[in-house]
Amino acid sequence: MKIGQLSQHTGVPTRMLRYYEEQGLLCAERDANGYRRYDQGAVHRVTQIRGLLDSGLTTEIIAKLLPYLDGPGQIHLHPQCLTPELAAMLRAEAARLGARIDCLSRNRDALLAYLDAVQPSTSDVILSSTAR
Amino acid sequence: MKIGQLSQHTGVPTRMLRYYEEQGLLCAERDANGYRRYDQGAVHRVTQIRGLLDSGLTTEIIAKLLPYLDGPGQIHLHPQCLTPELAAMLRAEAARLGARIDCLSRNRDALLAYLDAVQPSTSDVILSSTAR
DNA sequence: TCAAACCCTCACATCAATGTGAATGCAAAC
DNA sequence: GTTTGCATTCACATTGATGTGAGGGTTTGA
Repeated sequence: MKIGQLSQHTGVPTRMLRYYEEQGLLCAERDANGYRRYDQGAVHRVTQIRGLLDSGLTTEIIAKLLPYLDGPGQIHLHPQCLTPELAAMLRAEAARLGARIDCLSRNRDALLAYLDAVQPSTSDVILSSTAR
Repeated sequence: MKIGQLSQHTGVPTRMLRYYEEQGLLCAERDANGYRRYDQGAVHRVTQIRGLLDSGLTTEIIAKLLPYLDGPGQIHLHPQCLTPELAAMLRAEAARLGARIDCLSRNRDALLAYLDAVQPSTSDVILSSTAR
């Protein structure tokens, strides 16, 4: 897969794919002419990168986390590479993610509660109007 | 409360407090000399703003959501002001929050699963070694 | 009264993510 | 073989969230 196709499959501009590579988030083979060549997993990886960027993480943090987030199943574990410092950093990062999740959850729930208060969801309306 | 005290209570630089005001996230009375004067609720509001910013929302979105997130209990409801378009926008925003939450949750779980795989948590270790 | 500490506005600097364009090269189709 | 489209790199611009400093007024306390 060339960069244009990867861009089409993911909806991410080629400019950004090159940028992610420059930031160490994405790697590509090169064939003789210098064109980047991506394998199938790149699509998943790009969508994962986008999800994390949209969630407010920086490319720097994503680069540090990505090796440990590789898809379900194929966990990339080389315990001997996991220094205590690295483990601590990963735990701290997980805690930061947890804090974000909590903050967003609280606010989403508040938003939904408000909407439901002023404009009860359709099913409720039907129920309360037909049940009387 | 003047801006310096609010800054101390929240840990947010005065520069940022003024910026949030400029972006419509935070409002303040002015007293005769032109100094900003904040009430007690400002502390909560600022920490809420910071949480949302740290979660990757822009000031623009936060400004739109804030009126509907005002603390527990005191829900600021004026249903007659809630046009269908506004309601739809709020629902869309809630959905976006949900997507972020899911993405972050997935990745936090993956991270914790990895950590637990290579370095089981202390309690588990104790359990498995004392229970046999 | 004088200094220190606070406040104001204004403006320029920075950093990360992204847009955009120039100059150039390869490839497939006519 | 020339055109058309996609690829390359390089470089400058922009946007949003911040940092930082200049220049000037206010409050407070010795």
